[in-house]
Order: sequence, then structure tokens, then C-alpha cells
Amino acid sequence: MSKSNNVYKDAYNRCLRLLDESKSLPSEPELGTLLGVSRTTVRSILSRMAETGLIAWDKRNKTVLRAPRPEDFFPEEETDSLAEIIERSFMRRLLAEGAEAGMQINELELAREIGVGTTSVREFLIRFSRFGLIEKRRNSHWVLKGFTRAFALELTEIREMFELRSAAAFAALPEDSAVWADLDRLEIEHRRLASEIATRFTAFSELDERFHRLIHRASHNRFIVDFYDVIAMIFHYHYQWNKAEERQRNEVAVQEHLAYIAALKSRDPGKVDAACRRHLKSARQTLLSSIPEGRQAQPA
Amino acid sequence: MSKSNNVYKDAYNRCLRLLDESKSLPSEPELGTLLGVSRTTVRSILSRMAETGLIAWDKRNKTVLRAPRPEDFFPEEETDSLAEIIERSFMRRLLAEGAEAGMQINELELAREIGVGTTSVREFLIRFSRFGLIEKRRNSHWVLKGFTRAFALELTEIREMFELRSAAAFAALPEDSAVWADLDRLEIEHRRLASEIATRFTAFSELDERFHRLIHRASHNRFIVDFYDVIAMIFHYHYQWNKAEERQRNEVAVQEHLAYIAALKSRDPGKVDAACRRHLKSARQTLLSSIPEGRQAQPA
DNA sequence: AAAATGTTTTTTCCCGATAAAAGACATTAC
DNA sequence: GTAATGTCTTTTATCGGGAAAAAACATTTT
Repeated sequence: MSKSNNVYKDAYNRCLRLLDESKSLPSEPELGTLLGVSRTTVRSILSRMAETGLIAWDKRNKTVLRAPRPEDFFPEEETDSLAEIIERSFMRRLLAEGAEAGMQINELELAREIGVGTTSVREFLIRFSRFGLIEKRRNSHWVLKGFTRAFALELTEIREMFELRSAAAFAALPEDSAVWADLDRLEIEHRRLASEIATRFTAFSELDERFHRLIHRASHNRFIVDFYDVIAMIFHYHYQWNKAEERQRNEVAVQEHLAYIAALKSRDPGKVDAACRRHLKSARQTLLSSIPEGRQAQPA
Repeated sequence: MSKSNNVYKDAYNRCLRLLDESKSLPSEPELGTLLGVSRTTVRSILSRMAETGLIAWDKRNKTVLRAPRPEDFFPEEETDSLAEIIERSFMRRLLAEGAEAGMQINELELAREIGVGTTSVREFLIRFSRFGLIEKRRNSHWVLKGFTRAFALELTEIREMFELRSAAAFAALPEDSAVWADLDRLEIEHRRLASEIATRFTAFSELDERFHRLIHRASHNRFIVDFYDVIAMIFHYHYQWNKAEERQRNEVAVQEHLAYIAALKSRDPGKVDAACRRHLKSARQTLLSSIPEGRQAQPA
């Protein structure tokens, strides 16, 4: 089984959701764009939908026959790409106790444990190396550098440098730039979240990422934009790992974002700088507080 | 032929050079450390050297019998790792005419052209992607972003941010830090190069890299240190590509480095900042001037 | 003739296998 | 008893192959 058909299964599930909303499906190329897959995959999906009696398919006519039932969907776990599976497995180990800095990482062992080929693990590790948590010894194993305090400090140092610069660039953008409308939309979402914070505080993390990515994009610098991948990855797993005082933390962050947004809209460089610094400082604090003091790098 | 033995061949060649200098060779583990390879490889080397009559090998005694001759060496091209071969091939294409932004990169085609497996090409592209010159479309091809003016500007923007910060950190290092001795050594090398600039100006590029890496290390930030890999790669190929006014450029740069070194030694933040800015500005100019105006990004 | 569908070709993703290289264990020499 | 050598095991680097997915080409429909 050289390659799983998760792309097909995931697109199939998403296509089922489209079925709910309309009586018939659009053309094959249109569906392809909508689902982000090729026509080949679209046709596989349509074939199966016809087989299972969800639609009647005759050339251009794709009539919906019935609403999808829960059992029509492929199981969630079959829709993940190998890369996602490996990443989750790897992060679980990394954040678990006993993952000390200096530890060796064994490709073969990882592959066996996760139940995948070595090639996929190798490719994952190469991609993952840019996060600064692992390092390759030439012709030999990878070394874990550990999710330490030092790491968090180095990460936030760059983040602060980049975000302050991006925020300044953002505020200097012309009135007619499309970002101001994006910012308005985000502001509305923030206000809604603020009013429903008691029940929806877990939705913050996704909103947080969209907000900061919008700001970073204003830098028009690919290295700054790409670096947000590192931050997003760390915060994603960090949120999963450390749920302590989540609600309280997110409530504060939403208010900081709103102040930050107001500052951006004022287009006053001084105010932007101050609001940005205030938020970054508490973000840093949050990250640091979740790393036990003892988690220090071991001497090499 | 699943794996070439370039590690062995390269270590063998380097070991031949050691032969010139002494009557006998050290122990196997010692040789291993010296050459940066495992004992397994050391023993392969010793076996061949015994076979070809270069040494007499009996357990601990490894007596040199004769000086190595040119034909004892493996050809240079057999000592390169696959990754190096692929990188060179790829960069040649990238810097050649006709490599426009937006162009697709085909793994299979690249692999066939270079004569290697697809796995190696894939791994190379993943590693290379952090340089910001290519981008992956999920489940599909890579896209060339091109060595454009925009790229050079984004690269130098980050470089300047990072180096100014590193230089400031460097100047603030305590008197007894080992870096001051390193800086003194580099200063001497710079002075020597300055006096022999007419004949040795091509040696500058290697010295330049060592100097800037020393400064970046003072940041104690892995992201800053790692980013120098991007800069070094670009400048490496840029120097190879654009030899125009090389001597003149390097002569200026050496003088700027000497002023920069003096500023660092003065430990005066203002002077350091000024000297650093002066040098970075001319480095940026050099890079930009080598990119033809016409080389602009194509609209996506 | 523009845009869809039908068909074929190419490319990507991933596995298992194999030689090179590293690493671990056992034995010998000093 | 420490540090070397000798031997055996494990891991890494790389290839070729095959299914999934994309892309290209040919044909039909509106």
C-alpha cells in the first residue's frame, strides 16, 4: 500500500457537506476548485456517491437523491495525511515527560512505532528541523534540543522583532488597502467572542492565528511571514498541552487584541508600538509560565 | 547501487594528506575523530592503504611506507555527497537565464536529469525550501519564486535586523569572553588579506562568512544563527555567478570589516551601530547591483 | 467555440530493500 | 584496568517500484 487515499476521503467528506445545501452539484472542474483537488479525485468522489445512491450522475446532471447520513462519511482518522499523523505522534513524544534535551532521535524506531515507512519520517524530520527543536548530525542521528526555556526565549525574541516591524508597516498602509476591511471583520469577530467568552473561549486560538498572520503579511517579507509557521506550531501544541487557566488567559488576550486593533486603526505609530508590546509581553509570559523551571538544556 | 561511498573516499583523500606529515598514524578511534568518521570507515581506509602499499598495518602499528602520489587520490567529483551534487545542479539551473518566477519544478525531471533517485531530490527540495526561493503546492509540484530584486530586499531586510542586534550583543559581551580572542585572530587575517589584496582577493568570501558567523553567534539565538545559512548560501552562489569588479568590491569590504572590528573593540554601541550599518549598506548594494532590473516576479 | 466530460499520461507520495556508515559488544594488548 | 583492536548489529542514505492524485489530451455537449 504505497500511498493512502486520504486526499480522496477528506474531499469526499467535505463534498458530503455540500450536498446538504443544494439540490445538485456543479461541474467537475468547479467542484475541483471548490474542494481543492484535481478532476481525477472529483470523479472518484462522484462515482462513489452514485454507487451509494447519494446522487444520480449522468454526465452533466448530478442530482442529489438523499441527504448524507453519518455512516456515509469516512472516519476522521482516515482523512489525515501521513505528515499530520507523524507530526502528532512526534509532538506527543516531544512534549511528554522524559523528552530531555540531548536525546537521540532514531528514524527507524520512529517509523516502526508510528507504523510508516522511513522515507516519510525522514522527510518529516527535515521539514520539522526549521522549528529549531531538532538538529541533524551529518551521516548520523538527529538530536533533540528540547522544548526548553531557552527555546521559548529565542522564539519570542524573534517574534517580537518581527511583529513590531509588521505592525508599524500595517499602520502605514494606505487607506484604500484591503487589509482595513479584513481588520474590521476580525474586530467584529473579536467583539462577538468577547461577549460569549464564557462558552466559546476555546475558539480563541484559531482567531489569534488569523489576526497575527494578517499583521505579519503587512511586512511583505516572506521570511517574516514564514516565521509565523514556527510560532503557530508551538502555540498550537502548547495550547493543547497546557489548559491551565485557559479561559482567563484568552479573555485577557481578546481584550489586548481589541486594544491593538484600535491602535492600528488610529494609525498612530506610538500607540501601535505600545499596544503591540503590551500584547507580546503577556503572550511571552503565558508561554514561559507553561515551561517548568527544571526543563533546562543539558550540556552537550 | 543504493548508496555511494563518498564519505569513505573523501576521508581517504584527507587521510592521504595526513600521511605526508608523519611517519605513522594514530589509533583508529583517534583517526576517526580527526577525520570526522566512524571507526568502520577508518578501518576501510587503513585496509586500502595497506593494500596499495602506502602503509604497513599490523594492529597498532601503522607505519608509513611511502609518500602518497597524485594517482593515490580518489577523483574530487567522487567525494561529493549526493546533496551537494543536487544542490549544484539545481542552483546552476536557477541562476541560468530563463529561470523565471512562477515556473514549475518537476521532481521526476530533475531526478532524471541529474541521474539520481526521486527521494534524494525530494529531500533536497524540502531542505532548500527554507531559503524562500521555492514553494510547494500541496499534493502537486513546486513553484519557483525566482531570484528577484524582491527576494534580495527581503533577505537583506532580515539580515540587517539580525546583524545589528547581534553586533550590539557582541559589543556587550564581557571582557573575558572567548570571542575577543577570536575577533583578534580574524583581525589579523583581515590585515594580512588587505596587504595582499592584489593576489588573494578571492579568499575574501570564506573570511567574510567566518566573520559574520562569529558576530551572529553573539545573539545566542538559534533562529538568528540559522538564518545565516540562508545568507551564506545566497552569497556563495552570487559570488560564483557575478565576478564583475570582484577585486574592487572585496577590497572595500575588507576595509569596512576592519572598521567594524575596531568599533566592536571600542565597545561603544553608537560606533558599532554606525560601522555595522555602513557595511550592511554596501553589502546590500553589491547584491542588488548583480540582479538585472528586469528580473521581476511574475504575477501569480 | 467555450466549457464540459471521457481517456490517457505523468507526477507525486510512500513503501520495502540494500549497500554504506555508524555504533555496540567482545576480545586482546599494553 | 584502560584503551586499543576485532567482530557483529543497527541505522542511515538511496534506489526502484507501485498506487493515488494531478495534469494533459481527446471528444462530446451546449
